[in-house]
Amino acid sequence: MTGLGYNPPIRRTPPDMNYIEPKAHLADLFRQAVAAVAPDGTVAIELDRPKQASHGDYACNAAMQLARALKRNPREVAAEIIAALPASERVKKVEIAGPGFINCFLKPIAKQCLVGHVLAQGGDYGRTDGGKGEKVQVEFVSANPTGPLHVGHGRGAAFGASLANCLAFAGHDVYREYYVNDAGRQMDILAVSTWLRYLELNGEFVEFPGNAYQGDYVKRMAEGIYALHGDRYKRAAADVLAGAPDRGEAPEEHLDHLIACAKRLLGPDYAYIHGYALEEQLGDGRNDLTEFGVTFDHWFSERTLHDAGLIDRHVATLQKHGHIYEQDGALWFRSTAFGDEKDRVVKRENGIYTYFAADIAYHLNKFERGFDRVIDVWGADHHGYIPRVKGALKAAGADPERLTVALVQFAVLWEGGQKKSMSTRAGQYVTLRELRGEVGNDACRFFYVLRKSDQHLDFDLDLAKSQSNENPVYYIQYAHARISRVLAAWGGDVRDLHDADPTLLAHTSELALLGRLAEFPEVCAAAAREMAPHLVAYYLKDLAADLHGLYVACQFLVDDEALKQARLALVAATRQTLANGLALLGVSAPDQM
RNA sequence: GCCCUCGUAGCUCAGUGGAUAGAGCAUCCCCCUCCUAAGGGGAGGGUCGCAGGUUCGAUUCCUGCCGUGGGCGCCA
Repeated sequence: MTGLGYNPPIRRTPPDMNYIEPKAHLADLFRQAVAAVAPDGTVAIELDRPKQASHGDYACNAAMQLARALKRNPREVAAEIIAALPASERVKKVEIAGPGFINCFLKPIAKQCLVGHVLAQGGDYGRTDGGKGEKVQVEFVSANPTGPLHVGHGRGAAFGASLANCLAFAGHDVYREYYVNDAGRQMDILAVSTWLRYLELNGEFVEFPGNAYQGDYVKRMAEGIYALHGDRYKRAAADVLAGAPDRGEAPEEHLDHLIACAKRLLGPDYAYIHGYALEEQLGDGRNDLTEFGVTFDHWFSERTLHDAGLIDRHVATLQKHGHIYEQDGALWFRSTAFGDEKDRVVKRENGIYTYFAADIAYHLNKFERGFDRVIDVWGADHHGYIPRVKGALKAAGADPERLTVALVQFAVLWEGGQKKSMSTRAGQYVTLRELRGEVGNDACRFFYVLRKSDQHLDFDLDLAKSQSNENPVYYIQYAHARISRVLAAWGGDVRDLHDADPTLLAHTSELALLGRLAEFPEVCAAAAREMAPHLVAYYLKDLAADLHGLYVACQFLVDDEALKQARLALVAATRQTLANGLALLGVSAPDQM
């Protein structure tokens, strides 16, 4: 094919270079045909991509669906539908197959013109508007700021962030929020843990409770306070322990006693210790998440609910509507009236609101802030909590259907073939920061969402540490890097490729890649609709495989200038799509590896 | 006991009311004179937990059973 036999390609003007989404186009044709064949029949037009290439590009099952209503042979109905199909320049042929499928074969041009479309869309390729600007709040992570984030939180972070990205890409107006539990007993325990360590630095030794926070970060906070304020918060150990219940027999009461003593002995200074610990841990978590590529529009403080009287107000509202009753000195929400298994306390005998009461106020507040829809990303262990929250929303006159809870199963850590026990208070766990350090942010983000969120995730540390190069994320990133290297070797401007003639793309591998690229918007929309960002991850693996296949099958930098332009345009469009998908998952798209 | 989840190849997991159920890893074989072999091609490997039901059609939906994991606090 060189020398005398070489003929320069003739640049033809294609019939219509404007990209029309093939599926939408076919659906439109079928709607018209079905309306003609069965004016009374209501049947949803479904077009699937057949697994086998011999079954065409799209298959329609409308005939089989209609056959029942019309009480006729599906293949006969199919024949009539085909006869009624309006002509289209983009359809090569349609045929009846099997029990009554209508298989559609597109003309190559219908797929080829996608290349220019992708390049023109750029970072917006894959974006859809099905969300119609609906205001959606996604609340995720929301870990207690009582210590470093661990690998379980990491999964919620990666999932929530990717989900939020997918929703935004699908046309929703997304608001990312972190609920800060800064008002409860756990924070008091952290404050006291810090203070006890601080007392040790001052020579006052109170035996450190086994159920207080054990981690070294607590000691570091104590050192920080000591460095700033010396012995200002020092109190006598004997005073702290005076009258304390036995720590062995009643550890929780013992701890509560210490908390009460700290508040009494420190007076207004207790708020400083509490605040210091809170800010340190919150800052640490924020830092950690930011490095992980996870950011929030707002960090919502639980304490503001108490301070602003929102809990009082919302509980009073429930009370006014007769959903609250008093028993044993406590206030109960009658959640059994809304499908819960038992009623729940909202205000304890000691006058303190429960976490649940704060959560009622928080969720009602979300709707008051004008969100059309609220998504909570929770650990799967909270599933029993859903009925009472939805019940409370209903009782307060809000629509529980507007709250969706996405449950994320725990990531269980394995090392040396053994499950690693995780205890936050004992300080025995692998932190998110450690995990990121071991396997890198990209592999972390990708690995976390490679599984359906409601599926248990076995995180094998040994595998992640020793064989991180086998992680599928590299396979995808490599595809991106390969394209970048080719384009760099070419040395031209990608913008000049927009006008390349895509009709030259006729190789099997090229057509396969074109078909895959066309799926991207639907995949993104499905990921948002089904709250399943793993669909994007799996799609990217398939897309990368198609690219690698083409890479081996076809040389891109060929002598034929027009063909070279066409192929470079195709791979540039592929690179764009890979980058768009990786961005949704918070994974980088490197130009070289 | 009740509620939820999952059960698909040796392992880890995708997937779908449709035609011959897929990928990675593992095993075996092959491919760099060539834009990065972190790549590609091929082989073997399955009663889609079991039993009913709905349907023209069920691995997919429903029910029951068995098994896995989790949850059932005046903790957060």
